[in-house]
Amino acid sequence: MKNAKTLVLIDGSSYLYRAYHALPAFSNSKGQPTGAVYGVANMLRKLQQTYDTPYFSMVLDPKGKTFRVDLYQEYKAHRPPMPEDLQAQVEPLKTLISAMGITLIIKEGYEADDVIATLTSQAKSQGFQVVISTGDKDMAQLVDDQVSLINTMNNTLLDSQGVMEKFGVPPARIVDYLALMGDQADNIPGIPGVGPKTAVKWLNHYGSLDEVIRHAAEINGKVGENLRQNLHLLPLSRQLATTLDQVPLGITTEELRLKPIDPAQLIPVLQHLEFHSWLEQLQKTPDNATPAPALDSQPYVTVWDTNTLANWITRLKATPEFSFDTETTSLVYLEAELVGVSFAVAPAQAAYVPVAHCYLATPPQLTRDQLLIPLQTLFHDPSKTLIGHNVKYDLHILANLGISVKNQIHDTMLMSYVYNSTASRHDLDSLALKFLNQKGLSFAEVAGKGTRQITFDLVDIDTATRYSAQDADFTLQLKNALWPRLSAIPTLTWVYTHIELPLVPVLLQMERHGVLIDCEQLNIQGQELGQRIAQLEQQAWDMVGHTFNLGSPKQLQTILFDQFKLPVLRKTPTGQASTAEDVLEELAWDYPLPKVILEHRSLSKLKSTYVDKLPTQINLTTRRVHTSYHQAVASTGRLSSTDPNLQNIPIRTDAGRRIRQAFIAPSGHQLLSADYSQIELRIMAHLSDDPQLVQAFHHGLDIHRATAADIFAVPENAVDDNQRRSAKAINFGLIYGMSAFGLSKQLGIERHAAQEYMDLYFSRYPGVKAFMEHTREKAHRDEYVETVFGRRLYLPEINSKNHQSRLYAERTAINAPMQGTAADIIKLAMITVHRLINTDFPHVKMIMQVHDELVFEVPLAQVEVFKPAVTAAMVNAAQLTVPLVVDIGIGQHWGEAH
DNA sequence: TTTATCCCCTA
DNA sequence: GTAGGGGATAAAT
Repeated sequence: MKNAKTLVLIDGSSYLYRAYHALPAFSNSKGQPTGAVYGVANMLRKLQQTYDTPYFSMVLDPKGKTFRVDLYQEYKAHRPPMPEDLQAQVEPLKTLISAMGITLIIKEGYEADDVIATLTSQAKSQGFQVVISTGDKDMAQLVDDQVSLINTMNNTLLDSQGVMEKFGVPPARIVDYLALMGDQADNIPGIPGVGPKTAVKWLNHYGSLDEVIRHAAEINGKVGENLRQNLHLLPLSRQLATTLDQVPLGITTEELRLKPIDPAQLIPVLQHLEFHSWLEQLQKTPDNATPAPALDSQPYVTVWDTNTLANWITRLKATPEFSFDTETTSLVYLEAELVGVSFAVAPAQAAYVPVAHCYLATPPQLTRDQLLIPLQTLFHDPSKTLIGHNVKYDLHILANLGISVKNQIHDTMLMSYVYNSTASRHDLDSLALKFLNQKGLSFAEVAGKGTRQITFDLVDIDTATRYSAQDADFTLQLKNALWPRLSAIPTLTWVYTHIELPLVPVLLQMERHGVLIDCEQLNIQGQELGQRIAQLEQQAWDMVGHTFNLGSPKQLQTILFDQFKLPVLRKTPTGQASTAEDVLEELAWDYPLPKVILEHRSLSKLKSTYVDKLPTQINLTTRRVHTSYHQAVASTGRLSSTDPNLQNIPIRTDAGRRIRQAFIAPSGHQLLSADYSQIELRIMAHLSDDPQLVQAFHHGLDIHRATAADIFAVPENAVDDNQRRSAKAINFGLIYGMSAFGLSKQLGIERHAAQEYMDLYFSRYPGVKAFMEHTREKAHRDEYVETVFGRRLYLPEINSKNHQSRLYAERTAINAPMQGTAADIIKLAMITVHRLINTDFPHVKMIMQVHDELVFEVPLAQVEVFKPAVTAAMVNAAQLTVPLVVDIGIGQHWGEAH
């Protein structure tokens, strides 16, 4: 096919919308929008570079209605009109296109799809290869040996096989497939309940839409019923989905040839649009074009042999501190294979040692053992300092290889985090740019991203050296840049050296040990939930009269508020009618459907997020789940947990709490849970030094009850449930920097009533009131607040002119010292308990942290001894003006231990 | 495929 | 009203 001529056809409307949404709203100095034109023009130029063919044409939809509306009045009936600032760009675009020499085709009464289909069919008969650039899946029906699609979004080519892979049916069945599913955007009716999965299943089973229709009687279930009820719609749907290739155009393929660009025509257009860089390019002659930049010289060393390695090890041993980085095949620390390591001994003095790169004709490298055996003595030297960036990860990798690191540790990620936790990111590239003013090679540049990302062992060694040695170099330089900044603020230095750094090995050990999960238990729960969910779904469908996706807030909106005309109680931030839990709770008083939806939703959530997901995250070697605790994410100083998140395992509802039964102790052990009681309120008492509040904690009172007694001026034993509930809401609200408005919503009372409660509270606890005021003042003055231990949280928005952002910053200012101090305390406790375990209870394992709770695996024989020991360690983690109290629970599983 | 939206799980 | 992670769906790439 080497000599075949190629025709490129562009679905202009698809380009226009994509450019419009993808780019910011540029405009020229006259205020006319130009962003979409700019985007389309760029995409066109790129495509022209890719396809060096003179046959190149763009098709746009006409302005008026098309013949499909004659077939079906409702066609595209709900399509919003084109936005004004896009509409305004259509004419300029047309002018630009023709100035670029590209034939533009618009045919009244026919959609661009039909014009493209017609031109395609014509060109095919003349032996052309046709490439259609579009984002519209409908065009897949045109694909064959001569025709392929380019996806406007990712420039991937879709041929027959690609269509088969992407949709599950061949191009010839695309129309059938579309007809069965319908199309919400175009308002084409389909079979309710039939999505891509069902459509593919039927088409592959029966062969074609006609056969599906013929066998409609055989299909069981609700969906079969839907099919039979809507059979009459299918011919129309199919017709609407089919592109017409007989549009009377009167254009020959030859007429689609590009015309030579006439600068006299193009330049004024570009000037009007103010596309300066393009103008410059146009005016530049080829011989004064900028020369390609010289290749960067390789400043870093690749270590290929034992001699060079020995030299570097000598240099490492001669320096008191060095930076270190590992390159591996995965971010999942237990599955990652070491590919290479890098180190730096001084700025720009860095080397990379490849050990497991594996691609076509890889040069011979040192083996892992050749690298690691000499390195081991270095890692075991406690007088040396190892500097890493997110060093916990590298310690995992070394631990996987049986190496435990005994060096002093520094971590530039944690330095940056303690230095300013609200800085947007703490990744190496961002920090290098910010503190070193150096732009490095990013991982995406080296290994690609998305599905095309390759593992590091496939990266070529020269590139890997540039990337990895540079990371080590940056890490060392960053430590030099950050340490003096941190040292200038003693409290931050203390938080870094006494909390964050010593926590690293604690988290490392917790993550490596993992948590035992009872898969059988979850399987049983999954089956039960599945049955109940199916029941509820059927129940909802029966109530509504047709099938729909209960998990789709959008479909739910239509049913509740359009079909059933239920009152809209609240809107989402984007102006949609909300179907959130509290709204449905309210509606459930008067209508039956919301209750069914609520139960369905909560059970589906449990099933998909926990019951079904957790078993898939069990490591096959250790047979446990291994979370990742992130130390540099939460602005307040808390940890966060991912993959899986063990900090949001359900507890509130009975069905949810059952999931905790699957978190089990190994045989011969118990789970022991130790949690701080009311720690944030205790911290509030400490910070405010309010005598009444402090006394309440000293007397060991039920704090919500005590608050209720104070506010409502009744004896403690006369406080009713409602009063206690209100007091609890106020106590929590205080921690969150609440407003009367927020409290009123929480309690479902009038705003002025909520204000009265708050006034009453503050009159009983004047110290708390003063504390809140002082905190606000301090925040406005210093633009940061701090924890008891001096961890800072900067609040750049606290003096913002924007009312919203300022109020938000004020609430954060109130909350952060309490939440952050609690985080500091439990981190300190973890460090002490870790030491306690390592010295006195070597068989006890700390396995989870959930903000105010620590969970341990304890051998049966040690439970009673460990209990007071851990309690003491936690209670004594900080000395506040009020006592810290720790509650202990013990059981075979986490549910029982709570 | 990626991103945004909505909803919901925890302390 | 604070701090997080994450799933399902739908829309934009």
